[in-house]
Amino acid sequence: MKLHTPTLMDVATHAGVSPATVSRCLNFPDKVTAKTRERVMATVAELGYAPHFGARAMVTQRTNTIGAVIPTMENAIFARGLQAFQEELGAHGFNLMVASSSYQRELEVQQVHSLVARGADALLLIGHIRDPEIYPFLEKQGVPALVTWTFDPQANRPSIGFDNRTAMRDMARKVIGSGHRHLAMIAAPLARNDRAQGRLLGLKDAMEETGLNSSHLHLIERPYGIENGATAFAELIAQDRPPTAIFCGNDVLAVGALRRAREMAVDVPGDVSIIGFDDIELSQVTHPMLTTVHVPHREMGKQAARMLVRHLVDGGPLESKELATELRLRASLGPAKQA
Amino acid sequence: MKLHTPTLMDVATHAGVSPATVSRCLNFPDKVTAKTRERVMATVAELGYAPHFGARAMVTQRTNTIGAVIPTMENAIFARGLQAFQEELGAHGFNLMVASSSYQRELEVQQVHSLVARGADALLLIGHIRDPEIYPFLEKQGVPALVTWTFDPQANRPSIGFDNRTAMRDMARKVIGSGHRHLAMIAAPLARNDRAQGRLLGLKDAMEETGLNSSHLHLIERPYGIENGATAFAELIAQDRPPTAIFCGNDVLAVGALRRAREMAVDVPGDVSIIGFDDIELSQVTHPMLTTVHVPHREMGKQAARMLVRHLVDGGPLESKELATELRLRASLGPAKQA
DNA sequence: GTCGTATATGTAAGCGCTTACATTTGTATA
DNA sequence: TATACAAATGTAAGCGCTTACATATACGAC
Repeated sequence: MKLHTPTLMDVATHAGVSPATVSRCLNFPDKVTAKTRERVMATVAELGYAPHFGARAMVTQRTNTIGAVIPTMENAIFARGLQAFQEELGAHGFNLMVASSSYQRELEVQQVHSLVARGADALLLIGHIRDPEIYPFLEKQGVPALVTWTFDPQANRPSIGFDNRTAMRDMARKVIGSGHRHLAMIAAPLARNDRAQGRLLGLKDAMEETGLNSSHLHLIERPYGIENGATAFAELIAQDRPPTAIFCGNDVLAVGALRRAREMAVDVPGDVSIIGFDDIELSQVTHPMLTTVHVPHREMGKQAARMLVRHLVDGGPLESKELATELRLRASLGPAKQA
Repeated sequence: MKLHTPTLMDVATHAGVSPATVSRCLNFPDKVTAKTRERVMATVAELGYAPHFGARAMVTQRTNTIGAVIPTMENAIFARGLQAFQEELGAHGFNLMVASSSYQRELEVQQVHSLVARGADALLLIGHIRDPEIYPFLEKQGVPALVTWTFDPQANRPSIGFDNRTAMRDMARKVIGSGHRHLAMIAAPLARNDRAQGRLLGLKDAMEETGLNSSHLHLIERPYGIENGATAFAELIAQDRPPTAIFCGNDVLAVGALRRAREMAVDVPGDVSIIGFDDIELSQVTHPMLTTVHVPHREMGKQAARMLVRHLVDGGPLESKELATELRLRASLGPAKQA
């Protein structure tokens, strides 16, 4: 089935030069006469030769491949960040290997091992919370890792991202400032998810600041998904004293809430305001448009790639960097309904 | 910086056995006494040893890595298909390398070379149309490729997907059956995109079948993006004799059209029906909900992974397979307005 | 105990490449 | 034209692993 794949040796023989010369043509073209180079390159093309990756990796101790373990590509925000990450890597001659953990701790450990075993030169990880075993492993393997999607001033590992907590706090201040006192939150599952936790804490921060008792916050945890946002909304609104503002852990949950509101003929923002987080495209096609926190996904991916590449190529530092978020105040947020 | 990464030899010395024994512990555990195995495995853990990928790849001529070149991850449909693809690969011990071509022919060539150079054992490609140079190259390299996202009965390369043309034809029959005679299409750019072309052809097929002159179809080409759908819609509706039904090359364009319709107070489906393609989540949160063609993205990714793995592991065949699409008739489609 | 066999372990070659070093070729200078 | 030096090319070692083959050990039957 698999024919003999051409090797560097084949090219050398064919072109009548030594293997070293072929190697030089490929890696340091100017260290070789134009004439030989042309002859060799022609042979390369003719034979359809491509250097054997493993062999090269073995001798250079480099794969020029970077791994990323993300929860899931199905969430547009990860997909978009990853796309930017890949584009930037590609521009610098690096490749991207992707694995997804489906938010499962054990699976993430497995994927990290797998990517390292596949020769990833470095890793991109999402959030700070994970099986602690991972870090010493990476250290022993000499594989640097960069955390993203979050920026935690407390964390001692380099991360590039935004501060989920203060971002949500700022949004909550705005909402409370519009007169809202009965608040609820539909959060993503909080366990082992520092982004989700940060968003909740930010909301509570703002409540406490303004004299609201944060333990009165009605909290519902639901996995990512439009349908889950819808059912959570229905639960909240069915209460005796429904909230006047519902914060959602992400836009997808918010959009679900919005849809159910329409289905139940609950007026947004007249009866209840709905607030998302992420600012994915979705949030601008709903009616009313969704108030949300804009997160610089692409910028995050791009900068993460840059820092990692610079680190691998020039030994540049891997240092934490905070990116700004912005409030996008749209029609789904209005003043609180008078009780 | 990079400390000495432990090698198999280190483990062997440390555990007081030969390198071959360590290798066997890792690859054929039952070929080794329980006692030795434990000792070796303990050393592996202690040293944080992981087999060197390149070395293994060199001797086995396998990387257990599969590459995928997709237009962009930012489109939810590719992200979703890819997620399923990756999950299935992972379940069989394979890894996924991703590269995106941004719909650019040259970039795709480059990415294919890059992935092959990185040791991809096989490739997943989107659609049939690409630089023809790619195929002989893959052949010489002995790298099998599977095309997906389309199923073309005419094509001579294995593909797993759906028939864009007949899917759109079926949808168009339905729409025409509702009395629509003035049709328009907002298509994705057609050049070098067989999916987009197929969808257009399917629409024309249905028109011809029913006695409509397909050259009367008002066609606008626009790149993927909500905003582009919106502006295209505005153009169409501003005409003297606006269409009563607008087909869109994908849901994203359709959603943009839908948004602009609301902004312009054009009633959907009262004044104009809007039809999408893909059935991404988006299409169920708009108001009115979007009529669209449901495409089995996840199934496609999953089956592609299976076929590829089976091919690599057991030498199974790489054969074309057609997956079914379904019409999802929702509120954005209504009977034609009487002129 | 001895032998034969099965099972466990060790030895060494070689996968395709890069690169330090050795050698050849080319070029400028005297 | 001879010489010195630079540039181009060749030679060979070795990266870390797997695996065919060689050797050592265990065990049961005689």
